[in-house]
Amino acid sequence: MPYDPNRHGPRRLIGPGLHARVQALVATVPPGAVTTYGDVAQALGGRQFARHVGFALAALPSLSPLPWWRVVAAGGWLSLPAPARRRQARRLEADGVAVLGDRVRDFERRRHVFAG
DNA sequence: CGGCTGACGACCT
DNA sequence: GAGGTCGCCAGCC
Repeated sequence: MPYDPNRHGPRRLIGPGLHARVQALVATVPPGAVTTYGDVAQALGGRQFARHVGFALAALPSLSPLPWWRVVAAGGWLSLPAPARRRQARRLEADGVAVLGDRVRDFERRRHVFAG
């Protein structure tokens, strides 16, 4: 049976300004909590935008006040390339979030739930 | 204007 | 378990 992307639900377009909306959402994740690319995408209208959540964060200026380090991959894994991944882990530890290997400890408990 | 290319995730073979 | 397909934004050349 051929793969049918539409079996996962109707296409949903969320309109322009995706990056700005991603950044607005990420800004609401409090210290001590983490979220995932997929969760942010879900809050924007669909998991299919998870990839663009990553793009939006990658586009941040290096001096951005946005807490980009609180966004991790599905399952609580750190998915950044090695050098940046270490910086992310250090930032999380500064938040009081323990990182074991490449994974957030107690991920499910730390997971932030977006309102709405 | 057009092609390229990035911090993803779910499901398929 | 590894690897491919698909969704589809924004900035840069």
